[in-house]
Amino acid sequence: MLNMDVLSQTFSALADPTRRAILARLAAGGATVGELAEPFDMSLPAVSRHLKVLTDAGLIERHTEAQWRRCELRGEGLRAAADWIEHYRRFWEASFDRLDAFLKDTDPKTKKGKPNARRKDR
Amino acid sequence: MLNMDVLSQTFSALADPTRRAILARLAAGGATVGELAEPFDMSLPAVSRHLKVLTDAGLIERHTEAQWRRCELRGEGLRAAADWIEHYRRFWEASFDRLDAFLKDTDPKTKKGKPNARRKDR
DNA sequence: TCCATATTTAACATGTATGTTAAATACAGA
DNA sequence: TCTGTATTTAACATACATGTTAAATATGGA
Repeated sequence: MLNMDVLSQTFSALADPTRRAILARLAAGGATVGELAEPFDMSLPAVSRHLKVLTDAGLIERHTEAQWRRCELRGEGLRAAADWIEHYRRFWEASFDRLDAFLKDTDPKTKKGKPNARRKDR
Repeated sequence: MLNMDVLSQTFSALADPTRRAILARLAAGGATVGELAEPFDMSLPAVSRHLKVLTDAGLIERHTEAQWRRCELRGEGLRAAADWIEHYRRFWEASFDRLDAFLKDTDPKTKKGKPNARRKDR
């Protein structure tokens, strides 16, 4: 998909368990195509195409070593996706307590127990 | 699809710019299907299906209000994807350090702007 | 009940994704 | 140069994704 925006291409590449497994393997160090293909019950051409998807998405790099193509993780390719998802962090980190407090604080039916100025008797 | 692992389903849902735009809109507050569809040059059934994808992925919630379906962001649905990607953080932070060192070492002008070649952006 | 509004489902078209096997390509070494 | 190993490309099959329009469903109100 050549006319795809960066985020779509990244998330799309990550949306396949085989490709995520390949990235996990590469997190432990570089590997050749054959080494990467070994654990999968899948033909070599199929793995080769997964690697092409990862390469096009900028998630791995390949350089030729004799007749092997050594693959390496390219972490930079994950940055945009990480940044995108990070913007939503507050939506899953907000504790239920905070949400609960917020609702109680804003719901007109509930008395707002905001401790205004503690009123001193005069 | 229903027999898809959670991460694949999440990343797959995020791999579409329309759906990401919908999530961005919902980050500002709940909205009905019609409201969500309005900015898109796309039929209502198409948006409805995007919402189904997001719902199935656990990224939004919908509750019926009269004849409207109000949609809300469900941040919890992003947690697993965020956790997954976070495991790789060191790989892009490390690569940034390398790039930075490389540029300082090799560029006589020592330009300050980041040389982000924006690839495949539409 | 009947109608308007909001949304989903059905039926369909089309392009993309992912797997297969067979052939092609690239390189190292005898 | 010939051969074996590593990997990719070609040709094909099939399933999924995503858009369309038309019909169906659900709710509220005259």
